[in-house]
Amino acid sequence: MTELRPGDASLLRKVNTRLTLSALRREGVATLTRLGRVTGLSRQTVETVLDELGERGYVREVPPDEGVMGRPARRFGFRADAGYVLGVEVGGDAIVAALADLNGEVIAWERTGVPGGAAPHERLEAARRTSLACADGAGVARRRVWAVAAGTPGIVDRTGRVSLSITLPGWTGVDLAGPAGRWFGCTGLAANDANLAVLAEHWRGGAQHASDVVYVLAGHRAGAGILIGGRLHQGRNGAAGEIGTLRQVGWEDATRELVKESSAAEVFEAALTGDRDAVRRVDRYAERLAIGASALALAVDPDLLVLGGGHARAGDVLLEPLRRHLAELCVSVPEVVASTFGDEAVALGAVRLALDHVEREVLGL
Amino acid sequence: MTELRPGDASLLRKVNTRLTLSALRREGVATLTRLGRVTGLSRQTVETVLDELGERGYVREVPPDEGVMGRPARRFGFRADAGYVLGVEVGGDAIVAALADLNGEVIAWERTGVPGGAAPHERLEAARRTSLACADGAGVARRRVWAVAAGTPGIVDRTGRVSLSITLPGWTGVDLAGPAGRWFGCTGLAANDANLAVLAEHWRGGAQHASDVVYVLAGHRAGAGILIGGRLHQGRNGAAGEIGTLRQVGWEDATRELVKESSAAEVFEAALTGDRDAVRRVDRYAERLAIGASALALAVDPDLLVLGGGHARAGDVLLEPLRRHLAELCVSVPEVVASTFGDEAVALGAVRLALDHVEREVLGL
DNA sequence: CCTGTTCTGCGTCAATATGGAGTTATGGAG
DNA sequence: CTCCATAACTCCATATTGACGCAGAACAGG
Repeated sequence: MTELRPGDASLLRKVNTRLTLSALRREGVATLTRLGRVTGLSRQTVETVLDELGERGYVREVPPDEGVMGRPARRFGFRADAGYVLGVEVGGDAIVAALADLNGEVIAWERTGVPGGAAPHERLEAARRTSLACADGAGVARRRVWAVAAGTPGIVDRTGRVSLSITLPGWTGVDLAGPAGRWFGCTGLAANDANLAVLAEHWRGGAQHASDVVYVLAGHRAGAGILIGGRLHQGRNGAAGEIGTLRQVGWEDATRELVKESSAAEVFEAALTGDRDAVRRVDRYAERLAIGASALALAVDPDLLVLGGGHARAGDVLLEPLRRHLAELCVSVPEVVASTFGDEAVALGAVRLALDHVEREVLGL
Repeated sequence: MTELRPGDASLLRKVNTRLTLSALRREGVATLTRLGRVTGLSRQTVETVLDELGERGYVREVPPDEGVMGRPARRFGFRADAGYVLGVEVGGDAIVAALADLNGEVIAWERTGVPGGAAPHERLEAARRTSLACADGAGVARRRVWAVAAGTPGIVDRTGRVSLSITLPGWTGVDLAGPAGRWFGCTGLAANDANLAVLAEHWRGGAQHASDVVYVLAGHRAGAGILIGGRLHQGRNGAAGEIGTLRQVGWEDATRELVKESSAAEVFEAALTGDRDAVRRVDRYAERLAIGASALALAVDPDLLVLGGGHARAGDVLLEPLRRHLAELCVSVPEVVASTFGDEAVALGAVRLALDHVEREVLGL
């Protein structure tokens, strides 16, 4: 709901601080006059706000522009390097970490393989080492990381604990947010991998202009993430989108059937060359995906359906039959596109989640 | 997203007006001091706000309380009779209209039967007559009705047009919001019936403390409404929740099977007395419902699932097997309750929708 | 060194909110 | 009937915030 707190003068300052800061981040570097124009605030107000932000360390004055007419204007820039956030995918066979500054610019990636059968503590340790190596490699001291978010397959509750994992051995019950925070001595967050992927897609991918999005992650395992009104919808237990577990949907066996004797990539490759059996299998797989996807699409009626995960790389070979089957099943057929990202989607979404937390809690926006 | 407009002093006034007004409506009648205490605002501010609201006609001063110590306090009350809203269900075989004041207190009901095979213009005309009779009967002049909302089975797009109706002949393509507004010369709104029912349930029924709710309407036809974050989620085309159309779910035939040779009420009655065949049929029906409901529950992971519609009157005879089947199908099993309302649910939800519109647009909250 | 341009610094004004000092209206006790 | 306790009212002073306007400062170019 809407917050119902009395509004005094400090509320105005808060609102205008947020406004100014977001304008400054859009502009990169800007003069007071320019910020005043784009925000609709008076020059004076912008200056006061910027002074305060400067004292808090989020804004710095940069040397004036040269070679322009008139008195040189003071210029200000957002200190994106005032802090950092880290997003990490704790996957079935790899850990992917991304370190980003406060503008969300990723300045370092780090990736480590991890055995599919690794025990929870081994997987966590690998995630820890990968995350620390990511920060160290970029030359960022650990205390400068303000938030860490982790994504993993399985259901993650709102405290950041894996409450159910089917694919990873012993993973059920593992607390992920806690350790992630302790690695850097900051806030730790955790969420389901598909949920984070849809965040990434909405942030920087093909779903930027959609407000309701269903993201279907199709790979070794199938999962889904849902965005409602531009915000991640996780549900009471973080289980929103877990349609794959419904027997009638059959996502469980869909992948198994697809890759019976060869790798998924090979099947898609063969289908592309027109191999009858491969085409049939891809079509069958697309149909299985479509049943689950349509259940989500019928429930949510989204603006956009994004197909992600390893199998999304197959492109139209898979998208085309998926669209066809969806059109048969849905009353209101959404647009269907492939994910903009590859393996980075989950870590990138984790960065966004961490950034959301920092912007809300630390910058107080 | 969050609005990003510059905040000046008038924003404060707006915030505090909303705060004061909502407090006053909660309190019914209150003194300045009391309002100051509950809102956290100063007495002075509350007075200024109330003066302004008084001029606009929304607040009236009432005689002071007698027999209390100290100087009598001026008392104020919200003028719930400053305007009215009307909610109407345009159903398959009946029209139900409800007229409510600005507090949402329903002051008049009106109901008319309508043949299932009625042509669209006949149905609309019946709805018009019923709505006008409802207002006339309560002695409320038509110009005092500020908003009208209509609910109907089928998919209703955001312009208030029925974009797809399976149950009502010729109903597809009919504009409902437009005519509804013209009946009273005010704003007209329209939405799907299950969507409105979930609003009613969240407003005054059993879902008041839940923020994510799935409402399953089980009657002559099955439909669903979804509440996310306390707000109605309708989707891009208003088709959110239309899971029943998915063949694998089979809501289409579920009802047909249940009532093969007798009325639904009779089957439930028989099941209650232990009739083997009836129990089996109810169980089969519950399973069908559960498949669709679980698809929604898996997609949304709601706090609560409400069963409404005519069949909800059966109570535990239907709820118990529904719960059982849901528990088998869902990863995260929501609480399941029967709707608090009977036939009034949709009209009541329509009242809420109209009231939301009035509070947003007219009162400027 | 003058001129045109643009930004800065500062003073003024308006809207809103808060808090306190003193005043007023009422019920009840003597 | 008088006085007192009580609770609310009135009024004013003050603080915060933002908008606006004007004089002056800084710089480029001639």
